[in-house]
Amino acid sequence: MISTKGRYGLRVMIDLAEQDSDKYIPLKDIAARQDISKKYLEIIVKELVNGKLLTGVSGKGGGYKLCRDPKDIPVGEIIELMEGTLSPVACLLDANNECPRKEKCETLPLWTEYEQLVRDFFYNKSLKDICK
Amino acid sequence: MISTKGRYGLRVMIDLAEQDSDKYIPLKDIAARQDISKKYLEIIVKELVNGKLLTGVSGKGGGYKLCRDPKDIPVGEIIELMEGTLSPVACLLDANNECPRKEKCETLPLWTEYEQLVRDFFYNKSLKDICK
DNA sequence: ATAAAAACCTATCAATTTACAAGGTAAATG
DNA sequence: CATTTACCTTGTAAATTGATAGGTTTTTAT
Repeated sequence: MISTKGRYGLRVMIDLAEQDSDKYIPLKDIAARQDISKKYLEIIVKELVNGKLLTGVSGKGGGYKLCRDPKDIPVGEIIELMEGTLSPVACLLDANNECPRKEKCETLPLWTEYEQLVRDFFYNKSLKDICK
Repeated sequence: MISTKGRYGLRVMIDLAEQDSDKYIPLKDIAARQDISKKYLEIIVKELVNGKLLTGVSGKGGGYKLCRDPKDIPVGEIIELMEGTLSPVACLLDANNECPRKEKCETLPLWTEYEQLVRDFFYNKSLKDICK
């Protein structure tokens, strides 16, 4: 299951993609439009900023805006950033998670193929593609 | 991420598919081969029994065996049973989870398409396909 | 200048899920 | 009838999820 972080994060990105791309949009407005707690969105937006998808400016007239054009932002990048990974199992994450059963594991090929499927699906869609 | 329940459940099914299909296989043996705590497997196996994928008989000479031929068991059925659902978001689950944003939601089509992708992937593979 | 508006920061928390462990009861067989 | 097995109930420590509370800093508009 995709967590609220992933779902809300995506909705924030869509919301911003549909606003005037020059302006900085206050989080209050996004929260109101999307009907999500502003406080909770602060956490989410922070991660989007860390992930170089958004920039924010403080002070009156401030807010957030996209770092790139929606057509250059793969949906997969958003989901992966918010969910932490797109990998279905820890064994696929990196070399740290060396599994001793790796060589003989009969499920590993399935997870590998599955990860590729998911990755292709989300990375072959841009933010612009899912906006109307 | 697929939980251990899903991963272990699948491994139990594969293990059984590779044993003599006439015999009942004691859980102790499966646990030893798969190197998973027998106690934890009890929980998992119970759900596989409830889901009509396995049958168990008590007593000496007892154990578990598959209800169907591996070629007639879609991997998706195993994963979905163990994980509770293959749906990526609650909104897609059933009519109970009526989301008020449903009509205007811009992410719903993405989740719908994603669910179908995942469902096709796992249901078009049988247990036999992933055994060697 | 200063007040307002906004991002940004730190901490806390209840509920749920995850991944088990302990210990017992019931059933079937050899 | 003893052994072996499934099956059942309960507990539980740790992590994750989905937030809330309250304050600080930054910037701009008046």
